[in-house]
Amino acid sequence: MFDIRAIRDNPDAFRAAWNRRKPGLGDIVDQIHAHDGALRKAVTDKQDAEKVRNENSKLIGRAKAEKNEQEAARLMALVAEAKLTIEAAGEQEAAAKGLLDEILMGLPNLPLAEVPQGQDEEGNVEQSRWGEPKRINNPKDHADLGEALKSDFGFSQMDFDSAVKMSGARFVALRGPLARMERALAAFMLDLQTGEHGYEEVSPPLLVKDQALIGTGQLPKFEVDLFKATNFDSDRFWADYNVAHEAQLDQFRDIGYGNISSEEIREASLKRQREWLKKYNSGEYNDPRYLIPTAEVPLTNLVRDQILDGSRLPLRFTAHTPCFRSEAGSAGRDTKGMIRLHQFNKVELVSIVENEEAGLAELERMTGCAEEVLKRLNLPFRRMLLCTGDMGTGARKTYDLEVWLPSQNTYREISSCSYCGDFQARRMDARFRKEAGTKPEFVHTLNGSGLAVGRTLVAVIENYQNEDGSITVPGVLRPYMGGLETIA
RNA sequence: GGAGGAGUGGCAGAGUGGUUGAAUGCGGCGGUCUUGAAAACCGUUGAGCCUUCGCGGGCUCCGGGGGUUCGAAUCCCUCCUCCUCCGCCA
Repeated sequence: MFDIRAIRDNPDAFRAAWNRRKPGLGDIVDQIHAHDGALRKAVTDKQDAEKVRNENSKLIGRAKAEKNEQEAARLMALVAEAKLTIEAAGEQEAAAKGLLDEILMGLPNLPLAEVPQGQDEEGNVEQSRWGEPKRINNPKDHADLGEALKSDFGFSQMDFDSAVKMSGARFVALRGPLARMERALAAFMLDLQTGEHGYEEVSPPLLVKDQALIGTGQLPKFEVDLFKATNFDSDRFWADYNVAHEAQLDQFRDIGYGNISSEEIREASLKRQREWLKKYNSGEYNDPRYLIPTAEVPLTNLVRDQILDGSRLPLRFTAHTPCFRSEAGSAGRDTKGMIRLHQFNKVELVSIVENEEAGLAELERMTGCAEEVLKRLNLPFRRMLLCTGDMGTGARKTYDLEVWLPSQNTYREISSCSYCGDFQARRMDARFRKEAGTKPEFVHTLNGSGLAVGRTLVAVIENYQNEDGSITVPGVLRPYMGGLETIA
C-alpha cells in the first residue's frame, strides 16, 4: 500500500518509479488520481450530510423534551433528507474506495535510486565474491550423489522415488545421515543467528489467513504460487441454500404459476443459483488458510496491528520453518534434484526498523548475517544487487547471495535479502511511537534468508564431494552430527 | 463437540437509547513544591480520515460486519476472539 497523499503531492516520482519496474506501469497514476478525486468528493459530501443529521438529531431530542412535537417533526424531515444524501454519497465512496484499493494493493513497491535498471536476472549486478571454487574432476550433481548414498536400511539417503509416490513431483524424503545433516544445518544457522547476531528465535504458525499474506504482499496478486487449505462448512451452506430455495418456491406459489412464465421462473432460478455459487466460493462458508511460502510471512506479521515502543527497535526475528510453494509457472525448470521443490526448509531473518536510513544499514547487516553462514561452511558465493525487473513486489532494494554449484559450474541463489520500506507496514498497520506523546509512524521491514536449508544441503553435498562419492562433513556441522566426519 | 460468561482508550474498569470520544483509577507527559528525589497537588494524555496557506472546522471509530431508530457503546441479527465447566485429543 502507498501513502495516497504522497502520490497526490509527487505523482511524477511515482510514475517514474513504477515505469522503472515495468515500462508503462506508471500510467496507472492517472487512474489513481481520478479515483482519489471521486473518493474525496464523496467523503466530503457524506460528512457534510452527516453533520446536518447529527446537529438536527440533537435538536430533536431537545424539542421532544420541550414537548414541541411540531418542531420535532420538521427536524425529522430534514434528517430524512440528509440520510438520503448520506446513503448516496456512501455508495459512491465505497465504489471509489474499492477501485482505488484494488489498484493500490496490486502495485509493486518503488525501487530505490541505486537499484539498477533491468528486465530480468540478466540486469543484476555483481557486488562481491567470496571464496575460491575448488577444482573437482567431473563433479557429480547432488541428486546423483544423494541417491547413490545408502541409509542403514539400504535406501537412498536422498529418496525421490518414495516421495514422488506419496506426494508427486518436486518432493523428496531425506533419510539417515543426509536427513541429519539437514537438521544440523538448520540448527547451526539458528544458533549463529540467535547466539551471535541477536535474532530472537520464533516458532511461528505455518498456516495463515489471507490477511497475513496481503500484509507481506504475496496477495492479492500471487495466489497461484501458494498452497491453499480449505475447510468448507457444507452443513451450514446446504442448510442456508435450502432455506433460500424453499423461499423462492414459496414466492412462485404466492404469485401463482399461472401468472408467471416458465422463462421468468428459469431466469429467477438461475439468478438464485448464481448468487449461491458466489457464496460457495466466498469466505462466508469457507475459512481458508494458506501454507506459508516463507517464514517472512508469519515473522513480519508478528508486528501487525500494533503500535510498538520505538525504544525497542530494531526488532530481529528468525525462524526455521518448512516453506510451501506451488511453483506454478516454473514447469520444466530445475526438475532434477532438490533445487526447486514444493516443500523446503529455510531459516528466515526479519528485521523491524524505524526508517529508511536504519533500513538500509540493516540490509547490509542482514546480508552479512546470511553471508556468515556460507563463510563458516566455506562455500564460495557471490553477492548480487538485483535490478528493477527481478525484485519481489514488496522490495525497494534486494541483494541475492548465490552459492557455487560445481555440477552446474555456476552460482545459484541461496539467499535473498530485501529492504521493503514501509510497504508491508502500511498493509499490516504496523507502527511505532518514537517517544510517548508523539505520532505513531509506520515501521520499515526487512526480510532475508539465512539461509535456504535445502539449497545449502545441495551446496554442501556438491562442494564437499569426494572421488568415491562420499561427502565430507564441514567442520562446523560435526558437533551437530555426533562428530561424524564423512557421509558414505 | 456440548453448556455458560465476556469483549470499552497503554492497562484496569464504569457506563443499557439523546451535548458520552466516553466517569474513575493506574501508567505516560508537563508543572508546583524540593539542594535533588520521593510523596502530595495542579494541568495534560487515543487513533484514522476530510477540509484549510495557517488558525481552525468537521466526520468516523467502544471486537468485525449487518440491522432497528430522528438519534446506538447502549436494542436486534451474525461472525470472530477470549474465559469457565464437561467431552474428545497430539
